[in-house]
Amino acid sequence: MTTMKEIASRTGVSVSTVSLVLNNRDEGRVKPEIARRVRATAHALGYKSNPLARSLRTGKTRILGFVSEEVATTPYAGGIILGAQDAASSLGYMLLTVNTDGTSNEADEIATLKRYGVDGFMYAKMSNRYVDVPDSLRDWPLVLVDATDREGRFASIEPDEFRIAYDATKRLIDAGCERIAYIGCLEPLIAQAGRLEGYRRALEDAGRAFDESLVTNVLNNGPALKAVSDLFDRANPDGAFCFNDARAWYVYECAARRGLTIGRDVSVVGVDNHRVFAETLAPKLTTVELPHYEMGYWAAVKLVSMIEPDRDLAAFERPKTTAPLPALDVPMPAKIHCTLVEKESVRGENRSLD
Amino acid sequence: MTTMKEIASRTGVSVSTVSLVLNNRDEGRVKPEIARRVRATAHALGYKSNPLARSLRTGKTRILGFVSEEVATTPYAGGIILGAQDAASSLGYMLLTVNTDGTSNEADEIATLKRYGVDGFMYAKMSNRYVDVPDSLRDWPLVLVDATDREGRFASIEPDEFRIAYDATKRLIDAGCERIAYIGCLEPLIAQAGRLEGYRRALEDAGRAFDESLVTNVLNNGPALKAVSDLFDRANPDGAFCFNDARAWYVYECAARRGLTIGRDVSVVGVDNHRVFAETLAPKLTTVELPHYEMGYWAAVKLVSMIEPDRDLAAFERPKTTAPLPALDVPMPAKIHCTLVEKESVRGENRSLD
DNA sequence: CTGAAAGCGCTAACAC
DNA sequence: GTGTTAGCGCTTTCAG
Repeated sequence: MTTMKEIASRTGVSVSTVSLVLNNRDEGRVKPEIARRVRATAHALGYKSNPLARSLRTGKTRILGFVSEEVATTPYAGGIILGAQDAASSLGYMLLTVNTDGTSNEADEIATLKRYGVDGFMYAKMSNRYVDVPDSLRDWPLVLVDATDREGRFASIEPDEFRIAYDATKRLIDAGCERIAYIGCLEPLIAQAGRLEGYRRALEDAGRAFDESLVTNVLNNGPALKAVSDLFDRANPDGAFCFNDARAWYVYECAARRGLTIGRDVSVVGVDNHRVFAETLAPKLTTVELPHYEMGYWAAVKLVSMIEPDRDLAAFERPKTTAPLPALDVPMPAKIHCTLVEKESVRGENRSLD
Repeated sequence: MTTMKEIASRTGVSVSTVSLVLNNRDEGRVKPEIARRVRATAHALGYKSNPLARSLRTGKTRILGFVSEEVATTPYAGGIILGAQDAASSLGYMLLTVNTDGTSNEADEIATLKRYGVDGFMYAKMSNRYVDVPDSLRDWPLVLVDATDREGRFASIEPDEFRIAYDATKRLIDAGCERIAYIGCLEPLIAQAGRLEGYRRALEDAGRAFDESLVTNVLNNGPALKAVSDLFDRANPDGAFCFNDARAWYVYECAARRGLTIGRDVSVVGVDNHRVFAETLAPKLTTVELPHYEMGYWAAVKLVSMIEPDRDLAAFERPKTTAPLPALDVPMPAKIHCTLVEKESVRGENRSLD
């Protein structure tokens, strides 16, 4: 590890000059020629700054704390973390991730992150929920991810459920479906309202009437299958927008029992299906991915913007798009983009991905 | 943040004494009464050491680097990371996680971890593979996780595929199955050999002959289903040990088409099924979980043992067991424990979980 | 037994 | 423009 001291002595200047140059604060303070030489030797020696030393001095670590309680239990957490890490990395930050089991050790984990000097926090849940922000986080730069602050006081990044449903439903309409079912979830998830509304509005905008008999909200297993089966009997759908893969599967099962072919007699769009489900069990299923990667990415950008208000983040206006799904033999494009909504917009306006 | 200086002045001693006491190096160096008072004020002030300052001085950060390229793409990564984090946390360490896309940025990410001063590395793959250890990691404390060093020079933590298969097959035997099929994977995975051997030996130990016609290795989709179907036609199995959930599903499908009931006519054990698969689509499936959590846990313990050879890790001999699966209505116990094998044993002997 | 002092690598006033 | 100096919080000789 080569140090500033080394560069200083080799170049014949002082450490402070080196520091100025290497932090790009030399404009009008250090003679260009000197600056050039400093940079040259720094480069020649492969100098990398020591983040620890800097942090000890500045009180800033360029580390973001990522707090979640479900990192291990859902396959989606990875997407969020990946997005957050990518953004953080581009911004010169690192991510320090902790997971809490329930709420018991949450305070401890947060305390540990503070000891390590994180500059701010991301507080993530998997699948949008109302959360109470822990007291220990209230005075810190904080962004909620895939979660909603019950008090509505903290910034959060959430999927745009309305637009997810609107787009999905519109795809089904465009594909020529006449009777599009909505297979929702009976649990009181935040996503429910937005999705149902998106479904409704897409129909409306296409001049279709909303038909109650095409809608059902179900839980799991037998009763769920029964409910979807009833819907098939009463409404004879030729398209279905499904809350998730379990619900999509009920449609597959019902179709199979009636001799209907998915992709021909019934088109199905499902949200956020497990890869294995789509690949192995559900051919012809069109998948709408929730923007996990994007949520993580934006959350990190937003958080850094809170930590460094003066920093120019123009280059980060839009996150990288999610990798496309593996090619499936689907009747409609496999990828439908989503929108992210911020409570407090990064730049004073909401923006959408396209 | 209260500092040692503060404690020193309040107690009327010097910082060095405080440091001695708070690092438990006071034995025979500091008068017990003084030590007591130091500890008392430290406690009263809620003192927490500043890891940055310590690290700057000692050159040790108590941070472990976790390098993986598939954190986001598999639902299992979380388990490994969770285990590693739990162990690290108990040992007073943190985990700094980076993910690499392919190999392009791997060197960069590793360099970044080094700059942040990690004390050692875990290099993880998802689903045991032969890997070439990057040069940049060769001179560091290193443990491979769910991966095998092609040269056999570095410690690694891997699932004990033999015992997974042995146990699973034995369960089927104990459940009364007479003709137990092995539905393997056609890809050249390290797991294949061990599992097939475990299957074979379990049969042997039960006095059964190994029957080639009960074995098939398949890829995906149509051809796979066809192969499993052929196996059903020629060998009429009443039990099946399946490499993973996709393969388990082919058995379900074949059984369904023949009017056979899973859990009565055919018992099925599958490895590492996606939760949603088991819950929604595959009732009566017995799942053998790969020990992801344990692998992460052990890897972290092993790594710390390399970093601090003198540290007493007796309390960490056995990792916590994986959380039990949610209760399923299965014909056999849902949880089958696994064994971990280390290339270089932590304490000179291999151990098994029970 | 305890304290003074040096220094890890870096930044930021403040002189010159 | 550049160097000197002080100090972030901690550990670790080395005197006393």
